[in-house]
Amino acid sequence: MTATTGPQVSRRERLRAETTCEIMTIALAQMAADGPGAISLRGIAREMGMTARAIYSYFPTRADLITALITDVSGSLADALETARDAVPATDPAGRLLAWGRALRQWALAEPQGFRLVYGDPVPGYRPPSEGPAEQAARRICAGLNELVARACPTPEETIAGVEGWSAFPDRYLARVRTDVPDLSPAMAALALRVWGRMHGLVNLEVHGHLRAVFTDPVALYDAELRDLVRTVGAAGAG
Amino acid sequence: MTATTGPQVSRRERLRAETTCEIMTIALAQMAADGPGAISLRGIAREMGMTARAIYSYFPTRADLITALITDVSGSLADALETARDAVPATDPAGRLLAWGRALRQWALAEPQGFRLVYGDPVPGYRPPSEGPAEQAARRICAGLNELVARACPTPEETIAGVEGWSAFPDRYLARVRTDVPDLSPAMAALALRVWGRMHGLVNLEVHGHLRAVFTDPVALYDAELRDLVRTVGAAGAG
DNA sequence: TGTACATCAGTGAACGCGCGTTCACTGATGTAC
DNA sequence: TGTACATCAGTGAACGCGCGTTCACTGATGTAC
Repeated sequence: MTATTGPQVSRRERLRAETTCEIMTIALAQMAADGPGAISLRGIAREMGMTARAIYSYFPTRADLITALITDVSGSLADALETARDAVPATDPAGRLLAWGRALRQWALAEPQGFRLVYGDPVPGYRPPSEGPAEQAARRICAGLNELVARACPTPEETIAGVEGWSAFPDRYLARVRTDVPDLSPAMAALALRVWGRMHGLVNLEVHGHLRAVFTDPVALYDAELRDLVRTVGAAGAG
Repeated sequence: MTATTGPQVSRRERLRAETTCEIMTIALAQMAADGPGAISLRGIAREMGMTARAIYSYFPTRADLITALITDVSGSLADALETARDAVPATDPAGRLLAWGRALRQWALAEPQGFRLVYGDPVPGYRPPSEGPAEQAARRICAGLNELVARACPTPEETIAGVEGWSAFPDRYLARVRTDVPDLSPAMAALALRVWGRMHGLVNLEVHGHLRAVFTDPVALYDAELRDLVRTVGAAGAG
């Protein structure tokens, strides 16, 4: 949980930021324990040894707390992915894609509550403010993956079965994608979605505990999948 | 929602079965509308024009209702998958795997509430009775996929990267798998998990609405993924 | 350095709500003679 | 065919609970002179 503080912080400001941060951390823990619906201002206050009323000087409403949570969490995911990618030199695009995929799983397992918040069922009784607080981070993640896939693919112009052109993409998404990764072809964008799906599938199963009962070494499974995935991307257009 | 009725049904028994069925249907609709935590006996009663008390002659407790829901829903998924598979002759194992995968997506989109109930976040405040009500159906689904993958793979004995033997599988799962599909190799079992993950990934993203904003033709995307998946299975051991 | 005032984090009681569950009951439907 | 009784679906009021949110407040921390 990151607490944004300016350079000149007074004692009061620092305490305030710490308390804000503690509220958000406890909220995430509540979600981890009993699902997204279990986030409760009264419960947070109880855990902090405060009155429920006190929370209202930090977040005017339950919905505002959840908005802040989603924004913070998806930002941290985007950061983690970009950091992992940039740790591998740009001259090794396949390695960058691998690193990105591994970072996705690691982040999801380290913060399963966060993963659920971003990709799972919506929080009951919560409607995000128009456009959604996670839009910016989602865009970063999406653009990042699109670019990685495009770089890792040797023949990015060719057509992939089922996707003949940009017509299969909604206008809003199309405009965004072209801004972020100008030289992306439709086939590559579609391939990126499939790559996303493959990573998401195993990670999601593992986060929800469906893999644990069935396989003791999910790292190996996921890594085998990632390697096959990178191979698929490397061969795209030829298949 | 299936209502199990014997051959000799009295008027009373029939009405009872219908009411039971209506309760479960409304519960699923509640879940679809506001998440799994929104299943509420009072809400169901309200919708049916009954007193909340009346529900208690059908389900002794909220938890029993949810158990019934999960059992019913996962059974219907297993049925759908097996029916789709058996519509393709056993002489075409790749075709059977394709049909199974398509049926998974179709079922999930037809009953997104059910998909979430089985594979998504657990219902808050609900702990399944030991062993879990969906165990039997999960076993059917798992065995079905294992067998399909084994049949569709030309060299089922070979080793797949990262999985050297049965040691990576928990004992309980191992025993079950060997009962259901005796001639399955560890490599095939691991491959089946990866296949499951690939199908699950795109389906899950679509069910949660992450694909809709981004791609107008999810059928084509999923089908391309399935075809590549079948190709991967067909080439397993060689890679 | 000391005093007067403003800021503001947190208190504690109360509101109206929907929930699961329990109580003692009513009245219609079916069954036995 | 008619009567007496058993079954049982559903009523309606009440319980205790936790929730988000609002009210009028207190008392400690910081600031200006």
